[in-house]
Order: sequence, then C-alpha cells, then structure tokens
Amino acid sequence: MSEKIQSLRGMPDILPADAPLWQHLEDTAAAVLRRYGYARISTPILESTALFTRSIGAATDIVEKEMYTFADRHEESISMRPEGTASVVRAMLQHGLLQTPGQKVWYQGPMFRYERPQRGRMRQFHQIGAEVFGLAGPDIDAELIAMSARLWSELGILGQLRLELNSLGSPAERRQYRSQLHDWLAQHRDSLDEDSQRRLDTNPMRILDSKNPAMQALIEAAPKLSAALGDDSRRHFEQLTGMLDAMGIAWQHNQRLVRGLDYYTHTVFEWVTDDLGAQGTVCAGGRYDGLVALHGGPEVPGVGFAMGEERLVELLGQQQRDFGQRPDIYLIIADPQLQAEALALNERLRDALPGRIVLSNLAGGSLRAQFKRADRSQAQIALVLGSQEWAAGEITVKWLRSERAQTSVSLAQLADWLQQNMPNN
RNA sequence: GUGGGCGUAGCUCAGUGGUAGAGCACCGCGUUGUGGCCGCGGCGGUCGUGGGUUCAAUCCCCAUCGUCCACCCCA
Repeated sequence: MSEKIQSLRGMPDILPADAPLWQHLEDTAAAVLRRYGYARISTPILESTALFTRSIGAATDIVEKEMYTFADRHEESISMRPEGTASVVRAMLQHGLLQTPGQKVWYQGPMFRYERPQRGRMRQFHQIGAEVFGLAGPDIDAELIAMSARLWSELGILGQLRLELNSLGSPAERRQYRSQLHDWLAQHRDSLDEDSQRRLDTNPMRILDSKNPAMQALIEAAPKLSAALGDDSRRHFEQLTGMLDAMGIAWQHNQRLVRGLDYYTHTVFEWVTDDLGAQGTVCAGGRYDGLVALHGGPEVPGVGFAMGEERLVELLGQQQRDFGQRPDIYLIIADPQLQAEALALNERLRDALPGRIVLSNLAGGSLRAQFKRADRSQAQIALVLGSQEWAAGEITVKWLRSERAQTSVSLAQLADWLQQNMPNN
C-alpha cells in the first residue's frame, strides 16, 4: 500500500473554484499595465544564488534563512527566486536594454520563500510587479503609484486600502541615518525587547516598525529619518506628494516605513489593508537607484513595485461578486444513437457562435439526469436532440433561467436563431 | 525558528472507553422525452500516523506528521 502524496507545505494548489478570481485579477492588471505602456518580461524561476544575495542584502532574513538554495549537478549554487526585481535587473542588463531611458516592464509569476505558512504568507506565492529604469524624477514615482491606485479602483478594493509613503533618502543619507539611529538605540539597549536587541546590529531601521506596544514610546523618541534627509531628497519627496495630491490620491507619511530589502532609496511605499489579518501589505515598492550599478551596470536609476496575488485574491473573494463565466448552451442527447450527430451539431454551433460557451452532455444518462446536469451547469439554454427532433430536422430549445416558453427551431436555422434570441451578458 | 488552536465521510461538523452520525454534495427512483422544490433510497470513513495504558482506544497518555492563527519576516 502506497501512501498518498500531498502537496508540499506552504505550496497550495489553486483549484478551479478560485480560478475566476485569479483570472480577473491578472486580466485587470495586465490591461492597466498596458495602458501605461508597460511591456511584459518573463525571467527564470532559478537564478544564481549570488544574484539574490547581492541585491537583496546578505543580512536580510530572505537571504539568510528563507531562500530555497541548492547545488545543481555542476555544484553551482542556485536559488529559486524569492522576489522579482533582482531577476528583472539582471535580464535588462544582460540584454543591453538599459541603453534607452524610460524602459517600463512588468512580470507575473511564482516566488518562493521558506517561511512558516500563515494567512497571506505561503512558501510559493505569486506576485505581479512593475519596474521602470532610467527615470530619476518624482514624476515616475507618482505615475507608478497612480497606476496601482487605478488598479485598486478597477478591482473595487480602493476603499479598503491606504497608501503609506516615506523617503529613505540617498544611499549616503540612509547610511548616515542608520548609524545615527544605531548609536541612539544602543544607548537605550536596556529598553529594547529581545527581537530589537537582535536587530540592533543587523538591521536597526527595522526596529522602527516593531509591533511591540512596549516599544512604541521609545520609537517615538528616536531620531527621525526625515530630519536626516538632504535638500535634494526632501525636494523629491515634496514633489512626489504634490503630484499625488494633484491626482487626488490620498497618502499618509509613515516615517517608520523602511522596507525590508537593502536596495531601496528615496521613495518607498506600501498599500495596506486591515481586512487580511496580520499580513496586510498588498503591494509594496519604491526606488532603487543603486541596484543596477550594484550589478555591474551603469548608474541607471530604477523604481518599481510588487503586489501579492494571494492577498489580493482574498480581498476580491470577500466581495460577493461572481467572476465565473457561465455556459450559454447545454446540449441534451435524448437518443444515444444520435451522439455523433450531437457532437457534430455543437461543433457547428461553436463555429457560428465563437463568443458562446457550448457544452455537450457526455457519458449519457437518463433525460432526467441530463436535465439535472444542464441545470447545475448554470447554462441559459438546454437544447434537446432526440429521435423526434432529428426526424423533423428540428431541435427543442428550453430556457433554464427564465419562464420563456419551450420551442422548436429548425436545425438549419439554429445558429441564427440563437444569435438573435440569446441575451448578451 | 518560537507560541497556541485543531486533525472523524468530498465539504462543514456532532459524538462515545465496547471499532461511528448529521447537514450539504454526489448517484438512483418517484415522471419509460424535461431541471430547480419536495419525498424515498444509495454511494462514501483503516476516526491523520506510530506507539503506550486497557479485556477493549476514534475517545486516555506519549511521539510524530499535517493544518490554522499569531510572533518573526514580508507581497
């Protein structure tokens, strides 16, 4: 007796029942991205481990303990991508696509992080992301954020989200603030909780967004990041917020928003909801001006974001909308002798009505059983083909979702008749 | 990696130290050419797995795996 094999922990199947939600999200996102001039890029799931350690930061949790890393058959260390930006930068650079400024690309696909699963956090999860290269000004930051806001609005979830915004300044300013913060926190080491003491030397800025209530007073008293910004950084941020205001996009300045990845500079932002439990960030991004150079490329600035599809799908699922597409026609075969004729008839209908969903009853069954299946399929119309109809060159049309009277239509005119009589939905 | 909750039918869950039930779903019949509502019948479980206590364990104990939620981290 063999044991049943199950899917790996944290790697869920996405079942047909949820497919319409995913399809709606991905279709909507693709359409919005297209309207802003983004082209799709697809990169491999496996990359050199060094790509991620270099860009995400060797001291981050993602690289330290969450990557799926292993040696391939030639003992090269390879990793499954934990996020999308590093791969996109690599691909753009590798193919010389950064020569012209203003490249806009987007991607969609699975990412992998070895974490303990919980609501909104899986080991295999999916992101849709957008990246823009070669534009340094706040205008593209603003357009990028506006594009995300438009997507939320088209998905009907804008009201559940709030935009949090911050500036990390230039790499130099960020570095300087980091050490200033570290020194200040080190003086208060005794007031830090266990987690924060551990973070003090590895990633002191992360202490700022600690959830521990006992830490809040200390965090309030700590030196502010905004005070460490130079004139250029401050102007970038002010121009960005001015543009957001002009576009009517509400935002909040969250000085504790520091983001997890090492490569961010200047603008960082998150779209957050209270409707998903502890993992409320639905989309996050920012500017990464040093990243391309870090990978041996020219000094090309970049900015982008990534959204978590699982989290957005859950949000969409909370609204009781129906994204599924229902069949239009279900063909009932009243006489088993007519199976071949029935299949041929439906092929002709599919030729004539390309926009319609046309089902054939398969595997026989009593008329009663076939009607039951037709009803359950949610089809608008049941067609009944039996020996009586066949002899007369007709077919029976029965409306399943309305009280319209059952009728007979000649087979020769069936496609035209359906065209004229079936409502478009 | 840490803490807590939960594992009984496809799903949601009851239940008892003497090897199990409901609702929904599914199949059939009531109508030998008509679905939905209703009625009747049926299919379906090694009670997560392994060990221990006991005459006897789905129930008690231990371990293990899975799952959910939170911490951490992050989309």
